[in-house]
Amino acid sequence: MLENIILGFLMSGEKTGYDLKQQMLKYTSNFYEASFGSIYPALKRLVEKQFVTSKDMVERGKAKSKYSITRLGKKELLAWLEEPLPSPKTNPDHLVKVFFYEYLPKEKVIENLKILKKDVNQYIRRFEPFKNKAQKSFGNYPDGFKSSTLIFGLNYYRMIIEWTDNLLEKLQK
Amino acid sequence: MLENIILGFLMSGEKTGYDLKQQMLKYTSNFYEASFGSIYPALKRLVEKQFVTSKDMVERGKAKSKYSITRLGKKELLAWLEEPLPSPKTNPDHLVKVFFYEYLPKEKVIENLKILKKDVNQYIRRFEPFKNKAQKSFGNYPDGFKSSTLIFGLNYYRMIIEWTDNLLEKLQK
DNA sequence: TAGGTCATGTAAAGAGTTACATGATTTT
DNA sequence: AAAATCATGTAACTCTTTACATGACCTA
Repeated sequence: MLENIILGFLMSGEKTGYDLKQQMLKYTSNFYEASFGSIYPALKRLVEKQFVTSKDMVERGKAKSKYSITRLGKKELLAWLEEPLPSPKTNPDHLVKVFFYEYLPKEKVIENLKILKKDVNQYIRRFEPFKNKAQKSFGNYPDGFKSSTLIFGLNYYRMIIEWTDNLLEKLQK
Repeated sequence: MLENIILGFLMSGEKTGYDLKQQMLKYTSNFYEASFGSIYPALKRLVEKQFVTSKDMVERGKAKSKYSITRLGKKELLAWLEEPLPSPKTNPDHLVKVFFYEYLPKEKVIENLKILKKDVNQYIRRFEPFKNKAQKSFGNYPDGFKSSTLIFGLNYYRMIIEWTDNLLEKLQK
């Protein structure tokens, strides 16, 4: 997974391990993020497999290793992208707890659901400014597919708010 | 995570490792499932921690180990449930690929999105019969919280269909 | 000059899956 | 008689995070 994502990011030009982390934070953090402890070893493996090449350099006094995708790496990425999409599992950790909420006192349940709502609303507020840009100018978000992942996130969070409201309503009457 | 989920399932009576797997398949498979390779070791750890007790027996010629939650285990479960809910991350693997779909030929993109739609629609059809039961009689689904996780799944899948349709529409004009 | 950011990397630990190994009972 | 299901468990492996270790440059 991570290896393929790195290949994807390298399609738009050479990057360092640090750059990759930044890009994930900026563009994919609502559905994917990796730590340095996984990024650097992944880059090493990709070099071994000849999917990327590395180039050591010093820029503004800082030692860097810039990685570029190879022909072989592009082939690999394409093969991965071509495969059918995995069925989206819901997976969110919060459901696992809610599933057992019959064992938690009602007041505590309501409290926790309200905190969740607040939390999710904060996410939405953080993403909303990007959304307009994404839909019209494609300014910050380079293309339609990338912005579609952002819109997905937004729709998802809105759905959670509705669902939480619904639960709260049922609980309070 | 798994340990707490097991404790949750044991609240409704003693169960074997095999039973637990069945329950997950039936009730939580749209957001959580574990393999035997993780369930049995988890039960062992829970016994060590004195959160559950085990009882070996032979039933219909089959050697079984039935596990029960202890007072200490119940305390542990409650403490876990009381904590604030984790912020739901979107996480679905399919977004990771769509993010890089600019590199895949348009026809292939459309093809894959259509397959995804078909796939998700099958999920919905599988869940829909449970939904009515869940909303009214609480028959199969023991309580409101458990059915709310099912409704969450359904809403989620519906959202994906809408989102996919939207993308397809944009692509085809 | 202190704190933040840029930059790379390793070691240990965690949490899980897959594959294997075994064997009885139940259904077809 | 074969295949499916019930039932338990281990070993190897994978993928990842957290914490640590190091050090330079940039900004207030």
